[in-house]
Amino acid sequence: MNPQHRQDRRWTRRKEARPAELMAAALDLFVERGYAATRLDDVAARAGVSKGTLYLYFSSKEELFKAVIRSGIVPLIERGERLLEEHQGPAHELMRQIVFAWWESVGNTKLGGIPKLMFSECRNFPEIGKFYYDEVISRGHRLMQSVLETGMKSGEFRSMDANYAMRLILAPMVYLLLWRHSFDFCDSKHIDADRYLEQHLDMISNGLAPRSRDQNNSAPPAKVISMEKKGRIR
Amino acid sequence: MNPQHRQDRRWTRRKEARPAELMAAALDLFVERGYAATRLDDVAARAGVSKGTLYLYFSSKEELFKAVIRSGIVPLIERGERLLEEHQGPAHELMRQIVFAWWESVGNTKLGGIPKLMFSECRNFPEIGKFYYDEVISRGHRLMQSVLETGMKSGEFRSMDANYAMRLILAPMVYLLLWRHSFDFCDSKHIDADRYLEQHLDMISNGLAPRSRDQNNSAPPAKVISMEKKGRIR
DNA sequence: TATATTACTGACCCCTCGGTCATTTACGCA
DNA sequence: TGCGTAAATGACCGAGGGGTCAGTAATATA
Repeated sequence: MNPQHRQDRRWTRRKEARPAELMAAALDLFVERGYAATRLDDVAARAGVSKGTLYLYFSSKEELFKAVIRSGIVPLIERGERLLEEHQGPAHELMRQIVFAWWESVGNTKLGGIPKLMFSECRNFPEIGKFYYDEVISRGHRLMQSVLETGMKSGEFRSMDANYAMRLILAPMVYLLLWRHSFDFCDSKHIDADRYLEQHLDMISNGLAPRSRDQNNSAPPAKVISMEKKGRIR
Repeated sequence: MNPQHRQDRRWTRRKEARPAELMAAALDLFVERGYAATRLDDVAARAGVSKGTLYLYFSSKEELFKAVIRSGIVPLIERGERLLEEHQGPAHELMRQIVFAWWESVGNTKLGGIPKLMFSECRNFPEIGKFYYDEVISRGHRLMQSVLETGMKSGEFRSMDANYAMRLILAPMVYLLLWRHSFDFCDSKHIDADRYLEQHLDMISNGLAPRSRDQNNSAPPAKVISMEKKGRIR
């Protein structure tokens, strides 16, 4: 029972602590190496146990992975959903809030490796892909789409296809994550995430603003449609 | 020599045709399954030869992959670079041209699987990642950044950090590709690529348009923030 | 038709890794 | 202190796959 005693033991029983420790180790390695390339021996070793022990708590690699997602990501989505429910005030504020909260809690932590992992592996492990889509992506999409629809209803944003707009807003965010976990190591100029996100919010604020009475942006209409070939837009 | 004769043979010598056939088979399977999950036995079988033959023409899996990239993607980048050199006229036209040319030649063909593959595997195969970054990505980035800088110099676009703007413009494009090759199969509402790209061009046209009088100006992009508390958007 | 050349084959090597299970050992309890 | 339970181990299995090479058969040449 005393520490000295503990050290003599080859191992100790820690039934309660094991699952969390195994999931933490698994998160690290999944993020670092991807799903397929992660060795369960390594996960177990990092958690300070043997592979056999891992199988006492998780019935397969896939179940271990799902547990990691459930405990790591799903709560964050729920937080976002609560944010939407409780929010009062302009939609752009909520959007800004969500963007940066997402960056702080996902993008800039090791959880940021999960989306990249999912994009990478979901075709080879469709079960897992479906799971992640249902538990995380579809809810994230719904969330952002609701924000947009709120803003459109209030006239704060111009009306447009919310599904496409939602994707165009999320794309650069997720892309930043994917970049960071893939090619960033090749890239001499590292991206400053805050600046990138600010510039993104800036650009979409123009992209979302109502057209005719476009207060502060006094670019002449001719310029606004300048990238169009045939005036689809107005 | 006659067809009947051919059929009796267990195999025929086709030294010239093999490499191209192997690369074509490899492209199919790499795109379908990813780099690590592609079996060289399968590549060989699809090309109608044995694995031993594959190794007559390519010294390793990695060399085979590089050959696929070199023959499939690099020429397209070169075409883009030529487009830039030869272009006369407004930058937004060139941008539009590049976006849709890219979609037709990469996004909407099986080559579209390559970027997704590279994002997925570049951390586990850094050699390949570096190769792709040097041969394709950095050149693509340079290309788009040049378009932006041209437009800024002429006053057609407002001045902003071209490096960040370039990434924000490419992000939704590449993201579309990644989506198509990953979660699209889970998604009930399939995205219409043309519509998506049109909406993207529309949004960035507003995002890039000059503000009141800042053609050449001063304000660092990060400072001009529209979605802040103060709400430029009304 | 006979021979030399070489494109091509496919069995084999060797290592890796998800998953199993008989055995060992920590520890609560009497 | 000793015993029963169950937490933890680690050797093992078998499938899979990159890469090799001795042998085979198609074809060029004479």
